[in-house]
Amino acid sequence: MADVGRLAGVSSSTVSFVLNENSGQTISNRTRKRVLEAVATLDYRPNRTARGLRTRRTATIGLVTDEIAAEPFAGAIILGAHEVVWAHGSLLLVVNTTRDGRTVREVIDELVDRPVDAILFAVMGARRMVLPDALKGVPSLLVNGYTAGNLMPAVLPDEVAGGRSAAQLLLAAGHRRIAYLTGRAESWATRARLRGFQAAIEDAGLNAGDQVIRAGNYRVDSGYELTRQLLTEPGLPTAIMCGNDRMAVGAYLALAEAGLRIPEDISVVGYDDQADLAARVNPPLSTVRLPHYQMARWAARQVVTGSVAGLPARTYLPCPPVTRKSVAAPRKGAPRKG
Amino acid sequence: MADVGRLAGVSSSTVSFVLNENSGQTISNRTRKRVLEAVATLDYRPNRTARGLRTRRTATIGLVTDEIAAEPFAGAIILGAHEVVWAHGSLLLVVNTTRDGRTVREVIDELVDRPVDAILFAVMGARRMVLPDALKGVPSLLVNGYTAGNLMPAVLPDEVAGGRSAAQLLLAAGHRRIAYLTGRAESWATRARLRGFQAAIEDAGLNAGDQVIRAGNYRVDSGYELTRQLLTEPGLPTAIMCGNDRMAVGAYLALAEAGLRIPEDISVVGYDDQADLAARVNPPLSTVRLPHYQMARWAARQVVTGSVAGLPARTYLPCPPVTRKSVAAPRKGAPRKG
DNA sequence: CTGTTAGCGCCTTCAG
DNA sequence: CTGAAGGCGCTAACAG
Repeated sequence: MADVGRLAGVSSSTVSFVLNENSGQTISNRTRKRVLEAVATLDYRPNRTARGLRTRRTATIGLVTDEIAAEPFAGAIILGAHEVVWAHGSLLLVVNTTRDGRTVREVIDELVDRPVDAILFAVMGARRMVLPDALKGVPSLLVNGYTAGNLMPAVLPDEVAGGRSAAQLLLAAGHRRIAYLTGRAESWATRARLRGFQAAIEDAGLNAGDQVIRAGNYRVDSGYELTRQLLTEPGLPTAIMCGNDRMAVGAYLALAEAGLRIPEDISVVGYDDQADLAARVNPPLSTVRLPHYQMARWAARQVVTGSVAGLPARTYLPCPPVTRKSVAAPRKGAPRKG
Repeated sequence: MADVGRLAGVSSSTVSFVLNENSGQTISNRTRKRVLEAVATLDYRPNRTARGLRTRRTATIGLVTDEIAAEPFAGAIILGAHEVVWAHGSLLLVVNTTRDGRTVREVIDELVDRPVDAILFAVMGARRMVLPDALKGVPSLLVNGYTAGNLMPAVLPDEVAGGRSAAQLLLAAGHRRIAYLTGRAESWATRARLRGFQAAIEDAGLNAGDQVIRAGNYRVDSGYELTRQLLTEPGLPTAIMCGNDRMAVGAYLALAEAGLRIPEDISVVGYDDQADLAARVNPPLSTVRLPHYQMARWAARQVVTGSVAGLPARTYLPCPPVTRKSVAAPRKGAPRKG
């Protein structure tokens, strides 16, 4: 920086002034031009560490995730957060946590030590989290999860409305006997989606208690097994709603084996709109999209604009239905089996 | 830090000495203990920015990815790199790039400005990369890709051996007529795997030219379509080898529709060992595992131990075969159709 | 064994 | 409109 000043024939402070336009200083156009030229010829770039030391802003946002490798949505969250943070001139320090509380605390300490300007906590399963109080002064936001006492503002998918939307995809096509193959029964999302499903059923003038509901585990195998079981029972429903797209793939497999065509013989809907899966199976799967990308963008925006202070405890983002080809009107008679 | 020194009755340098054990200084045990106590009661933690300014080491490694959201392997790479970097006391600054060269340069500049101690370039499709020379002094490593003139050491999956392993899964079971449904023809990985496939065929005393080879696109839909097409042709092979696991899922779907059982009627192998997919379909898919996690760990280790200087241009990590249930000996007669 | 001193590279009052 | 000076929090010679 001194070098730049020397080359431009000004002091280093002047260089600083032109580099940080905002500094309440006014610089003559000629000087500015000379400085900028010197910057260019020297290929000078300010050292962010030094700047951070002085300004106490590091232009760095911490993103702590759990199970980053386990879930296919981590990428969408990182991408969304990165994009808005980057547009704001900051970068993302990504750390992964196991579920173990000690690691969480260590990770947060490390982030606070840098220090980062803010912290985004991304939880992959919308679980409850307990958070160390080490993040005293650091603005923090929870993405896709919530804390016990709403200690930290959170952004979540509106899973209840999502469950409702998924059911309505089927109801609107005329289905009245729907099997809901849910995900892991313990998960927050599963319970919320189920409530949405039941609400949609009741809204349609039907009795939620009449529908068949089976608990799966969000994996392909449970969609497969549960569907096979359904096929052995009397009164096969005209449609299957799955806990997620992977379970729907399992259902596709079981249905194909049984010689049942989708959607002619039976309709299927998924959940998640998982990349490279939902849109690519045959027929393309109607589903409901999880807003990981949008949540991450939203959270990052709050954080870079410094607006986490006035945020409500929870903000819900919609899970829009996506209509593809796996839903049709139910057959008049009973579906013809294999 | 001055506060700590005051409380412990020593100077701030002494505090620094006890905090950085290594500093070539010796400290009496009594002093050390007093300092440590003061640190504890004050809950003091050194500011890494200040330390970084002084030491020119920021304990930060840049990880630049492309298409982080697009591929399911990004998580494994981030996780692997994070784990070893974290164990070494560093953190990961993750930035995403589009394919556009300008963005790449901006991203690298930003990383160099911090400065980061090293940069890991993770490419998601083993493509060639062109790299800006802005990363003058920063040790850099390429993960899952390579540069035009081997300008930067790279770690890659041994795709040729992987293709060979996948084919051998089938050959060892006795298959002699294998259809290979490849991924995108343009990709480096596709060509390498194909070479491995052909080598395995020749090694088995067969003629590679006799096998049917069709180009797909790595997505479920192409596995489905290509398999359906195969089923309309005379001389159905006894086994299908797929470009990746998603294509194998497409093959499963098409085979199930046709009433063909896996592996009784026809065997299938995938590639990637994609999480939550390969192991979960029915029957569980035999495949070959891509070593993203291992490559990331390996690369991170080189970088934190400062050993990138003496590295060969390319290091190949194995793609181990994983045997599950989708391969069996071929039927004696022609497979029985639907 | 411990304290003093001088910066790391930048920003920002305060004078001129 | 520009320059001088001080300091952000820490480390590393160098004295003592």
